[in-house]
Amino acid sequence: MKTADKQVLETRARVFKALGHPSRLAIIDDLAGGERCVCELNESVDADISTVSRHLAVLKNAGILSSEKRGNQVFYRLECPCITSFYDCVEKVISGTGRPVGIKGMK
Amino acid sequence: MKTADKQVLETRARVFKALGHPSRLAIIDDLAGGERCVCELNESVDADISTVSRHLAVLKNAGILSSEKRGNQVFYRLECPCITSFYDCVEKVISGTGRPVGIKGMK
DNA sequence: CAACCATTTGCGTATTTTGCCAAATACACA
DNA sequence: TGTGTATTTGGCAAAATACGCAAATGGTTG
Repeated sequence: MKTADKQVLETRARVFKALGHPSRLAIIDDLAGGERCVCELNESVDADISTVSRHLAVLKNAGILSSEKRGNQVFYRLECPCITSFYDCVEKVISGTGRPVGIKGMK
Repeated sequence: MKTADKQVLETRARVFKALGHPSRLAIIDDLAGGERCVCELNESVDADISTVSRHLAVLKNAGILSSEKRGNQVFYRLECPCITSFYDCVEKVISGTGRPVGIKGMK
């Protein structure tokens, strides 16, 4: 793999950054089972619905989700289900640490 | 995939969060070619060496890198090269956005 | 020991992210 | 039009991150 240029690195980093929050991963987990409206997602996230809405906006603007308004509700879905394939490797990383809670230098 | 519990989500999120910075992705890119010492990495990152050192600490504490001191240098290497396999999917996400620079609600 | 090199750590500052509440908006339907 | 439901947005405060400089640490060598 060639050395990626600055632009590419920044763009990739934004996608990872969007994934770097537990509530947003919970949302993705939920959506792996199919599309959901905001109030359904709210049930699995334990945060104010306005907060959930902002998390959804972050994921959508990263290109990870898409949304569709139907009637009163807005339905979100996973745009790239391949995201969930990351977990195998991530679990491997995690199991290597023997330190499942906390990254030094980052709370 | 079963719904992941809070603990698991937090741990995963930390890994993604660690990946969510362009300099840290540059480091990973560099390490995909084999181990490097800090001063070598510093050449491809354009930041104070103390900053590079902190980025390395973040990645290491996420379980993504390991390090070994030899003489007065510290060599870092990729612990899970599978990380680089994320990029295919990430590129797919990015190409879907048609908006390569910037995620709303997140600078 | 003293001088030196590579790396990490302490600290202050600037910026970003997070999350809640309240207000605004969008839509359905009587 | 008026009411009710679903979702987003504005504003604000608290917490977390990022980064450079300077100082500390660990190791090598004269």
